[in-house]
Amino acid sequence: MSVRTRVAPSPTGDPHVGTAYVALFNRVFARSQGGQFILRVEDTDRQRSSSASEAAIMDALRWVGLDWDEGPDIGGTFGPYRQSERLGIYRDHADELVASGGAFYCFCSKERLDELRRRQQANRETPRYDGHCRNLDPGESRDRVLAGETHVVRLDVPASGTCGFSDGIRGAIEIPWQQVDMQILVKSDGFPTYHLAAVVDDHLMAITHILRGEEWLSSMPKHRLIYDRFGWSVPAHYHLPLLRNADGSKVSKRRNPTGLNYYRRIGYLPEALRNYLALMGWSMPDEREIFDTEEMTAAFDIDRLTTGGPVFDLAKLDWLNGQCIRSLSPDEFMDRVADWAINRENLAAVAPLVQQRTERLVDLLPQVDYLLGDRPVLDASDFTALRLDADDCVRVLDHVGRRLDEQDEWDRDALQGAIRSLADAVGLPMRDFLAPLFVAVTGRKVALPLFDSMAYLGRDMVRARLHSALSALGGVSKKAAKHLERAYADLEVDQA
RNA sequence: GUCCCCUUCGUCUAGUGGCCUAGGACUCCGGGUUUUCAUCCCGGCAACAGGGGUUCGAGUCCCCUAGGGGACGCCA
Repeated sequence: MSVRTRVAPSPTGDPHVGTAYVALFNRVFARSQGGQFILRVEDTDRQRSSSASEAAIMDALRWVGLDWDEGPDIGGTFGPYRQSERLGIYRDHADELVASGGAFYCFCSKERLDELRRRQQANRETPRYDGHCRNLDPGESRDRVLAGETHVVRLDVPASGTCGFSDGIRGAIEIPWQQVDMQILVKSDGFPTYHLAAVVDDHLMAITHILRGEEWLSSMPKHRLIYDRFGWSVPAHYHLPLLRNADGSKVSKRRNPTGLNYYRRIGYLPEALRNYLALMGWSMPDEREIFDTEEMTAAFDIDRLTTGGPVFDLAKLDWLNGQCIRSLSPDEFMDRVADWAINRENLAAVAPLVQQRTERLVDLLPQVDYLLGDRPVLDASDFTALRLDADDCVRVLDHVGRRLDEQDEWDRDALQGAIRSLADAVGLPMRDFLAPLFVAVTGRKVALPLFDSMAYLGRDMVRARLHSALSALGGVSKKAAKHLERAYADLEVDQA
């Protein structure tokens, strides 16, 4: 049987380095075995999924050089590859599970569930569904569902004993069933949750090896149960260590640039990024550290995966990237530079702004350098001439960051609207409110229009610049951050 | 809080009982090449979390402790 692996991102945000990391190992492993690597889009969260995000993720993955053999855009024999197009499949499987007693209908209200959770937490128990609807008469439950009553489908979980399973990296693991919740498999909107959809799809798509993040380790018992209930064989599982921030926590956008587009914009080469990611939890048998993905594939040994969570630290990536750039031929180097930013497509975004401000073509460069460069180097004095004091600058930058994280659309007008409503809520005139933001984003007192600049720079870069401006202002302590978070939550921002 | 996972230089790692007075890489520091800078070269600092076992012998196996992380959502 041919080895088949997959990466299954959820299109709910910007392309993430973690996705590229997992995709790399899945792809390399599949290729090393002569198998296939599949892209599956897990868009079962109706509220948060967007086709824009899906497109951005596919684009970014292709940029890193991690393309797929089957996927929503190119099809394949196991399609469709977008979970929202497979709803009937999940429904049928859920029905089968209910019919065989492996799952049950649940009619509990959100209120009851909240209350239950509160009580369990107060008693220092692991929050877990209490089985209320599990004891309902199956016939009666079916009638209620048929009558159109709102319901979910829950997985029936053994009351005692332990679930044993094996992880390819860590070996045998046992988790008591008591710790496992009666997971919702089908939500009240009829969409499946990850647990049902992933297992069903992995089986139907003939996935043989699942390499995924360690965060899934504790839901393994649920997945095991579903495989067993269907009588399916369980694919080999390898839980990859989680990429970490410098403080050891799971890598997050607040502390690190986690967006692939940041790396793309800054001028990291895809091959350098792949090389770096390959070093996170894996090593070449001969300990070589500079290698391309073909060499990695040729030498790949899945048993060389390690267990500790590697810190995603950019110093080594920078060095690796330098090595890659210097090893390019002069022609290749020129091509890369042209592809990077000084190309027609990028120029198209700024040219209209710049043209009006240009008398001689040389004037162009100083006008756009801050758009092309990394974060501007700032210190506290850059903010002193403003009408707001340092504390207010911090407040503005912090709140803008939070507001922007909630912002889906990323064009000039949308950004302007979002920030105007924020300024109104804070009660500051736009003029004053914008000043620190202008400095943070552009690094200057004079630059191209702010919202155009932000639109061009993109979410990841703007976030990075806000973050570094905050550091320049002395940083935000944990306590201050909490305070700011509360202050922000208390604001009544007009969401229009 | 409960459960699970993890723990070698600051960071990424090698190490699968003797080849380890623990090796490599990045960072940092020092020196050299370069009329500058960068590259490049040479050198240096720096770790087996702690405690018990098992063994002739433990970074490597077992146990305990500590620390870190993850999960505990009608998110994935």
